Amino acid sequence: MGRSPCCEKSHTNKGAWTKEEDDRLIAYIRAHGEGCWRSLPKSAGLLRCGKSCRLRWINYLRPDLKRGNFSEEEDELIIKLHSLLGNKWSLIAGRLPGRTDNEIKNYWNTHIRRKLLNRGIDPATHRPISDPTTHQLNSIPSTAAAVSAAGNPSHDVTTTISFATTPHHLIKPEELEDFKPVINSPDRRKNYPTSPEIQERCPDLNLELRIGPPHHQNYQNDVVTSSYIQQHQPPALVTGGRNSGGAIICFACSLNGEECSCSCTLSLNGTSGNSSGYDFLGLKNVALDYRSLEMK
DNA sequence: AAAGGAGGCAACCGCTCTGCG
DNA sequence: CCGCAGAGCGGTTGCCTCCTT
Repeated sequence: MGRSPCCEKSHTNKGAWTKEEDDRLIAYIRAHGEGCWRSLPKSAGLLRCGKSCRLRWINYLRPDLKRGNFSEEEDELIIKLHSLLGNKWSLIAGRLPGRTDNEIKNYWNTHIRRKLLNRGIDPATHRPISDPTTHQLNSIPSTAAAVSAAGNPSHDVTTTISFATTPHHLIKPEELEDFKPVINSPDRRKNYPTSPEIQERCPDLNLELRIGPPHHQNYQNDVVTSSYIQQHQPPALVTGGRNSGGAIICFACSLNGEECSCSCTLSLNGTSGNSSGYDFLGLKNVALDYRSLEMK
């Protein structure tokens, strides 16, 4: 028995949504809530595919959406998050209240790419275009590139991702914890911060993240996958540059250029060696899935 | 004023992931 | 363990609008 199509294509509308369709969808979701997208069109009296309804609601009709132009702060935050996460638009969107993954994806492709190119930065790698390593790692975002380099001891590459120019009120250490439930959450969009007002704190904080290669590993694979790591004990991901012995990846945070003193360790099976340590990307209590970092 | 081109964005498509029976 | 259904994600498409000639 084959898988049934998500909708009867011959009886569904396509293309732009009409005002009436929007009203029907809004009214139905207000009355019954989100979910059951497959059966929603029939129940709501819409001649649309369930997926289409979901997309329309998420990207356009949701009441908490922030319409309008992106601010300069949002631009910079998107650039920084993209340098960390690559084309994980849903994760990036999770850090920008009121913005959708589709909106950010479009904005990236139409505005930010050009902006970075004008700055002489390769939007795919976040490296200067003149940098020869840019071409070697072309199409691999920096995080994946660092992970890739980490698997090859012949590459002594350290990527520094600086948050110094990021408006401090837009990304804070405690906010980074929110990355945790976003990953593998049944409904990732529920992790939008509920309050759009983000207070400015720690104005002097110059938070930089350095992703460096392993010091004592000899992996042959270019890309270290979680399954690979799990087969090669110890599966430890160590944070803190001075405590990177046996590390696969070293995340060294530095404050105002000073070497970080944190000694937190994070293992890939979800246990934390030092729970008081800084929880990078909220991964303290969750396995890091490198598949989510690999770029296509 | 009209035609063609370029850019922006909403929507679609296909694939993957997850939960459940 | 396997297969199906539902949901979500990222890439791509196509239409609309604006700009240039």
